[in-house]
Amino acid sequence: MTQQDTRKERTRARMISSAGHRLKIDGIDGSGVSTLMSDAGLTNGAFYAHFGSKVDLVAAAVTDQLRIQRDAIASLSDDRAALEVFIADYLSAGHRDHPEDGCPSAALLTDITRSKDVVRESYTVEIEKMIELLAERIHCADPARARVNAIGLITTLIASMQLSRAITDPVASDEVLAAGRTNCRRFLD
Amino acid sequence: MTQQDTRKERTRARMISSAGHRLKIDGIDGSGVSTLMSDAGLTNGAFYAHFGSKVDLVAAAVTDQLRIQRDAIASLSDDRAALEVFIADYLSAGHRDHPEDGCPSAALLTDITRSKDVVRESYTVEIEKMIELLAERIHCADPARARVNAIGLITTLIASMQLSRAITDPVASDEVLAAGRTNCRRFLD
DNA sequence: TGTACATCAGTGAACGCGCGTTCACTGATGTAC
DNA sequence: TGTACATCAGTGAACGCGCGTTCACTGATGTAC
Repeated sequence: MTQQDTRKERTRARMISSAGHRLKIDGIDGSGVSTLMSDAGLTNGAFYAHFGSKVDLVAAAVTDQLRIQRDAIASLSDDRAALEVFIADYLSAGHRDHPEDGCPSAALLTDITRSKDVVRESYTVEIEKMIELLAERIHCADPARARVNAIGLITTLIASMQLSRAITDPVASDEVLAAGRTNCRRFLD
Repeated sequence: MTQQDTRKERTRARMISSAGHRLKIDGIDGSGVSTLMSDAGLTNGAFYAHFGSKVDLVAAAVTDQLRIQRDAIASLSDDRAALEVFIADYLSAGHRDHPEDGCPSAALLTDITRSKDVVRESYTVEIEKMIELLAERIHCADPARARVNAIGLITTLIASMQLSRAITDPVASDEVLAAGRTNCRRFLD
């Protein structure tokens, strides 16, 4: 409405965005309120003018991150080649080495499971939309099969990335990414 | 060697085993040393007689958990039907609802990624053996394809379980498990 | 065998530290007349 | 227009708490003679 509201809204949006990056690097428990605030160019005391608790910011950041990811997929051209490029980009060394700019599910899925319901519910709503979107993009005669394939694609992407990040052997990590690219393509038809 | 050593070794083994369960429930950051010790029937002060730091116990527990899981798979009969039963058991509501008795990768993979190298290296060694074992069990003419399939099976199992645990809608959670069972079977040949 | 001493696993209180959260305050911006 | 006051976003110090870790101590068990 007024100028003050706009300023506060912009600050809030900045907190959500920078929290999305920090959470994907250090995890939920590993990201302190002071760090989240200094990432946004603020001091810790300002936090509770924007959110009731840390968990509320986490829930907002989870929703924001999944929306950004979904918008990126929605803007792809609607053909199989675009999905193959998406898979190759997702299961790339660049994505593996830069979780801060990457998939929130790959970085945070087990953290979300252990979080309070407000976080899990935010995730549930957004990932359901992601499944629907990918099921549309995977052109199958049978829509039930498209949904199963969409879930297969999402899960194989996520755990291939997680596994490639966890293991310390760089050759084995690359092998996991390469295998993931092959395996994900099986869910495109 | 002597009776004292046996006692201490048994205590240490008990710490590793109960830590495995606790870590899979509360995560690495979420499991305090005092809780890990009281789970083992001890008080916090005894911890450092057994391990140099918390991270050393975590590394030992990760190794122990993955060995137990691998031994269970190694004891299955060597045919496709046994693998299909394994997949159905893994992607079951019982496993979803009892992480403490379940797969360490599904519960801890992103925690391990953010841990110190000693934990990541323990995981790397053991998961590599798991990939080898499953590649043997998936009978393919082409051994390279068997490895790709083994990685596909492992990753699809892990993320299907993680996703089914994260989402709050029980119908959608069951759908993810059912889709995962279908999707995993694609990696058996 | 009995006694004295050494070794051991485990206890429980304490340490400094960083966490999430609270709050009195500041200084800039908006509003009233 | 200028002035006085109200509202606002943000500051920074402080709170209690649980964390990983340390350590002086206890009581049970093993060893020597």
